[in-house]
Amino acid sequence: MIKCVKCEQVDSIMKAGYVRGKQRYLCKTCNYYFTHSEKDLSLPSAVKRKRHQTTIIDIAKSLGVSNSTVSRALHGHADINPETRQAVLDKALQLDYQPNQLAYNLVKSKTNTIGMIVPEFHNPFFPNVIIGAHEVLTKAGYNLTIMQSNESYQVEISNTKAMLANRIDGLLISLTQETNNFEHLGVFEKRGIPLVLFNRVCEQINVPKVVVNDFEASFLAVEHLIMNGYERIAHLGGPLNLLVSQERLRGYRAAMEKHGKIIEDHMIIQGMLTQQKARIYGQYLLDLANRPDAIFAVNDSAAIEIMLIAKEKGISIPDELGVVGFSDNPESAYIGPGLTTIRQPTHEIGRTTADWILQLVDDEDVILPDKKILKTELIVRGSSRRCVRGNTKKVRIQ
Amino acid sequence: MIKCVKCEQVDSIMKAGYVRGKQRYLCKTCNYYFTHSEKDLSLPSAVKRKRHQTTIIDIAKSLGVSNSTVSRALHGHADINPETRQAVLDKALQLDYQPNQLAYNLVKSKTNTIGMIVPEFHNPFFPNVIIGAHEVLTKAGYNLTIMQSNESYQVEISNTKAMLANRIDGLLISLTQETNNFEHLGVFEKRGIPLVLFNRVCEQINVPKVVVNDFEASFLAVEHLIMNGYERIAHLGGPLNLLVSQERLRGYRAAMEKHGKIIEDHMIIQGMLTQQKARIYGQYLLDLANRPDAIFAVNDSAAIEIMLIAKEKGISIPDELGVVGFSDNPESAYIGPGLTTIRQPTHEIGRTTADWILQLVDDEDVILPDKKILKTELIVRGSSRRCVRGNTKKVRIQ
DNA sequence: TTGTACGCGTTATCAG
DNA sequence: CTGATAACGCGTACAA
Repeated sequence: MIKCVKCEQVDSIMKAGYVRGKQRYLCKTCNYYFTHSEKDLSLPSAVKRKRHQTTIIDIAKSLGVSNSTVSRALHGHADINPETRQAVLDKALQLDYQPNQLAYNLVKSKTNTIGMIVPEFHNPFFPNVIIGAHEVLTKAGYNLTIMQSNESYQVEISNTKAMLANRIDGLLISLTQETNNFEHLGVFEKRGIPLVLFNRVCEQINVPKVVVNDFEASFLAVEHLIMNGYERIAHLGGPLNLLVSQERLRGYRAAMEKHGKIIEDHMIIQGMLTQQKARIYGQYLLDLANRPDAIFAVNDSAAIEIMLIAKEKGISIPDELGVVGFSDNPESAYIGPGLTTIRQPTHEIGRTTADWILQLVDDEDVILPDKKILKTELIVRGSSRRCVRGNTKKVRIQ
Repeated sequence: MIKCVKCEQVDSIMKAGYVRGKQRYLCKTCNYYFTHSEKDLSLPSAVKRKRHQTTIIDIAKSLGVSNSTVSRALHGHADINPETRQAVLDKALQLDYQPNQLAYNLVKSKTNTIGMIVPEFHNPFFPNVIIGAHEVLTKAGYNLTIMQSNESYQVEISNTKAMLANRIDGLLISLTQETNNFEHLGVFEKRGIPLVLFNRVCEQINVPKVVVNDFEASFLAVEHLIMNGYERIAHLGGPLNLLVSQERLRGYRAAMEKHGKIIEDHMIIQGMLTQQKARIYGQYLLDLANRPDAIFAVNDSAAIEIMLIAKEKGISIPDELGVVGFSDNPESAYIGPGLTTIRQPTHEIGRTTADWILQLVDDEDVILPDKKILKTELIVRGSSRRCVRGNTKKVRIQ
């Protein structure tokens, strides 16, 4: 009944399994495999689970035109008959056509998406930066994909890989405290994907960076303490492999030295300040025989923890202890007494990084400054004001 | 000079634009277009901007095998010679091969990405939900793309379109206060893309929802005020088209009625509470001839604004005015006196929505509850405690 | 065990 | 103005 497709033999045919619902045969004479499709046994289409999404081809078929015509009509390209265009547009609406961005991305090798990797989400700092960046990117028609490295170098690496695989058009990144090696960032350069660092930056890699004037801000904050009569000022700093921590420490030292204050080694503690650590370090400092009369902390959460410890110990703020933080978290304005702190222009940081990445995406040869240093503001509140009493004061830091 | 490719005519040739740097001609005799490439004018390859990224084909070529073999090797499929596999793997490393997720996505019609649309970023609520969702999704190997609708129905629609175009595998969404029409969400159902609503949900659409017990929480908060001897309790509520606002209002009413308190219409103000609005409404309430002796606000920012106004007016809290908020923002613990408020399990909300969407993505026929109602906690602080003085108290709300 | 050929949905190029 | 056709990079059914 069945004869070989090749040698037309009939006798030497044997069955050889099924292929896609069709019987498969082998001709033993010419050793040739073939299938014979007497009837399409494929199940009714109901089985087909994957929903069909209207494509450009569906429109083309139902209109009897080519897909290129549809594509042109959809994009309002020139050289197209207005009637044809309208017909396509109508049909697209009728068929509920939704362009497939994936296919577009594949062809264009572009995703219209900017990636952002942040180390943590617990302080309001990064969410606020996100707000700023989001605003600019959305306005420019870009999407923002956010990943969180959770202060882990390994997670950061896997994040960058995922970003790479997803072919983001540009990356905004703030490094983890663990990150000392930057090969994973070099890859972006190699691939021509622009990169902007912000806040947690490093010097080892040559890309634009957006930061604040950590040195000057810290300098002024400590000088402000000194002006208020504090003498023995301690510093609760962040991990020293972060440039921000280094800069803030440098500002502290410079102010102390300028005013001839002695810096005792045990009055400087650097490290990752979880709430628990802040409490441990704070207790240590305040239990010291010759305890500091002021503490400059690298962030507000730590500063507030200090204030709470002081209250528990009955140390009065600001008379017996001055406290200054960094970042101006919302709670800092409301705690009593208000926490003197340094306000960072978070939204502006976000807007600037976004603005830069867009410029780089648009034209990879654009010349951008190495670094943008945004200005902070010293917000003077009750926690550090021994001399004058009054309302919150603001000092713009150049 | 130029003759027609077809009819070999010379005289009837006219120029007809350029194609890819080449002159294009039209033969008027035979009405035939053609180009004549006397010299390739294309610029040296240096102009070619697009960098080549190693593909599976590059590996295949340099190894002299087929791309399917490479694909199989890369995915550890069965039926492949271990040596071949190793060779491919080595070559991939050597050539710094990075899989192109876009192409993969296109073929698979799947992106391994969950989308999330939130109405705003200003309160810590949504960032915290994001932390929770992010945690679960990352662990499951999914990416999270976040968009912000900025409380605008139009932006929400364009966000959902972008999500659709990007072929996310599932969507987590919290609606804007303007959203009254839900067609843009129906589309997802039609496309078989699972959806989970959280916080700002609606009843008109039949998808799983994750919320907190707003009614019970509000009821208890108001009852707590009543127990502390407050009589004339006002409510500063959110926009009434939000279910959360309705529920919180309902809780307020129920508690008032249960305890036989009169609800005066002008003591209830509903609306979008920007800081400015909170101030206006707060001033109005506190300037009333027969002003309220307590205010239950729909969020902490509004409650804190009330406290500030009261301070300015010299109204003492909690003696002359009790205040209760909602959400337990960080600042609420630190303001003096501490703000009594209702803590929402933000991380858990995020984790739950993420968990659900993953189940739905995994199996679209999985049966999930209509709604998950998470428990809140009443955090009693100084702003509402007339009777007893002491530390913060917590009440788990069932 | 491996190779061939096609499909995924678009855009761009080029020919008519 | 319109249609064919080749990419884009990968997965996989089918053939050998």
